[in-house]
Amino acid sequence: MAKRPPSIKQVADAAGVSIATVSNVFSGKKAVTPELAEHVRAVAKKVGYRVNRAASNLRTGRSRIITMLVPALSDPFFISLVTELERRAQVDGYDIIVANAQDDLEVERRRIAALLSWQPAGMVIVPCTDKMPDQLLEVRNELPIVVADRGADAEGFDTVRIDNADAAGIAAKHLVELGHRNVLIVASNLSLEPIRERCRGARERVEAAGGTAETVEVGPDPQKGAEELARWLDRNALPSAILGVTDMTTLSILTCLAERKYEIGEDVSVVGFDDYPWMSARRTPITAVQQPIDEIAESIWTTLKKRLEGETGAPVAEVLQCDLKVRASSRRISKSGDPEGVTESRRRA
Amino acid sequence: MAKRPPSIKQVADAAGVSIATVSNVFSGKKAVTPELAEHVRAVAKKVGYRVNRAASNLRTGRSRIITMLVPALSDPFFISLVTELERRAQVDGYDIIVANAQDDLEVERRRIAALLSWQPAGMVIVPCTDKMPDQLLEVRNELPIVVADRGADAEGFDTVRIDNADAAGIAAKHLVELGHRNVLIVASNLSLEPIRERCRGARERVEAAGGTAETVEVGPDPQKGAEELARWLDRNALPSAILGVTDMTTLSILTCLAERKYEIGEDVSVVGFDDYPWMSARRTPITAVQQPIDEIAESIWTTLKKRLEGETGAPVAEVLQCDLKVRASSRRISKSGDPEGVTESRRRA
DNA sequence: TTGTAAGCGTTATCAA
DNA sequence: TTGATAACGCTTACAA
Repeated sequence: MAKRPPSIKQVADAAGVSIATVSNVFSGKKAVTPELAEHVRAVAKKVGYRVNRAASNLRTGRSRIITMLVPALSDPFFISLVTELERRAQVDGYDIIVANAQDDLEVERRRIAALLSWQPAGMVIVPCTDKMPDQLLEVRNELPIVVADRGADAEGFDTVRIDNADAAGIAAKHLVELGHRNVLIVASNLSLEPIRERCRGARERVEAAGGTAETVEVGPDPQKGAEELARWLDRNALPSAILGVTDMTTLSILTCLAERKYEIGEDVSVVGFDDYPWMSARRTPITAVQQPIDEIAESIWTTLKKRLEGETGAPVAEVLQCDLKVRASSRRISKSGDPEGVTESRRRA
Repeated sequence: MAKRPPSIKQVADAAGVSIATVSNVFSGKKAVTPELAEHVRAVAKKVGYRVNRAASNLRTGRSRIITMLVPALSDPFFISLVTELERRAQVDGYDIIVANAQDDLEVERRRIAALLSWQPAGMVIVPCTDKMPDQLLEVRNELPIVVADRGADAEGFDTVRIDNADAAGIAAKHLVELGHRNVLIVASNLSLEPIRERCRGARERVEAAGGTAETVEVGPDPQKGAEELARWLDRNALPSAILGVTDMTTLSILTCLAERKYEIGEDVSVVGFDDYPWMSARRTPITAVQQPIDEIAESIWTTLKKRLEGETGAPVAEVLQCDLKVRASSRRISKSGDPEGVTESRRRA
């Protein structure tokens, strides 16, 4: 079981060529006579040869590895990001190694150390907090790093994020247009700048229309969030609309309202964040802010790729716009029960 | 940017010791005087040294890498599996590299080749189809492999799966007990043996009670699945109960029923597969078969670990039992609208 | 306890 | 076009 797999040398011996030739056949860096190459390939296949990346990486000093660190793998948004990024990286011949910081600064620190020891060609990180981990400040000129989704503190790094204030703002504008003046904003974690921005963007829209918007912080876990929200509702009157500013808080809202048997769209309008199949798999599908995951992944990858190809220059700070997908969960305050523009989607510049 | 990071040699020089000492400090394999070790560590930190795994792996011929291949990262079930497995592996000092076969045999083949080139210590695979990939047959005595969730063809490999016929059987039994005799079984992909087993298990239960159970195959995509199911419903009368045998088909069912404005639990009872937060975040929470993800991950990991530690012996074929989480979506056929045992959970042996 | 040196599998240089 | 050889950073006998 511990036996080493066949090496380039075994192939060379069995094929009666030098190891250099075998290497050239597999790396394709130097021309090899087609028949010889074919012969080598056949022999390699027979002995079960596979190139050893550890050895290649060591020799070249380069690896085609991109490491990625996300705060939580339980969050579908990050999963989508990983999936989309992996697909693009693969096309360009890179492999992605993902680590999970479990929303914990100490785990984050350890995982970064582990990821760096892969000698990755580049790194994509969604930090746990607003603060960039120190380790990354130290390696920032050893390898390209793209900070995604967050990064209030990522001065000098390439960043890709959405226009958070605007994203929640369009949701709030939609509610205001439907006549809502009393909106509850449900946030996961207010210590994160993007979340604060979303809350601010929404609140300002509501207040600009003469309404009131309160914010409640319920944490990232859907079940606990539902309980927290329930406690808030115990102490306060039901608002006419509730806005969740993350996918997980949207779930918290739905869980809580379901337990209380409220009729969504009827008793209270709901707007969620991120758009997943389960949001529309209901009698009253949920109006939601859609993050352009594809664009986000594309932007991260092209940014990283440019740096991998040696492009220097000032850090880029990409900011992407979100859409609102209007469905039946948000209705005119009149409570006529008449759904408005059920499948209309607002495309933004 | 292409500069090599500091090596063990730079640390040795800067600290005035030999490279062997530096190595021993970091590997901890051989004792080093505490003060010296501390000094080396300090110097290493100052020069920004990180151990190069490529070099270690090459030298030792061992890597603490477990590679994992799943058919789709869009499926929450596999995500949960990855997450749980990663946590356990990490505790034992292993890193997990995940690849996505995108439900495509050709991609699967390529990804396996890529994964093997990491020279992993072990491998966990959920094959795309019932057939074990040839490459794995070839390397089966080079490294331990655990086949998870599927593996009808995995003769001679360690396998971990659930009792599929029973899992769907308990769901069907529950429906039968509620008086349902006309059940529609919604399957993703009948070319997979575990799915066929689930259908069989459910069908047999219904038929044993003198009922009829038809099966419809709708594919793994929730949206397309909903459309496929809609076509079936166009041609057939609404059954009294619908059973989804995967998480994705459950979503298809809910999407389709929502579009037709059916009242779940009222017009038709629904039992889903796998248990996710969105299943209970609704007015009528969904009764569902719960796969014991924790036990599955635990079983995979302990099986793999034993092999990593050199344990030989006959392949193990672990089969785990599922629970049924009864909620309001499944009701007595009388249509009294009276929910039964809303939060009762049946624990199985 | 610490140091010296060989070698892991690969790529890159240089010579044939 | 092909081959011999050195070197990448690390671990591990073995020597000091």
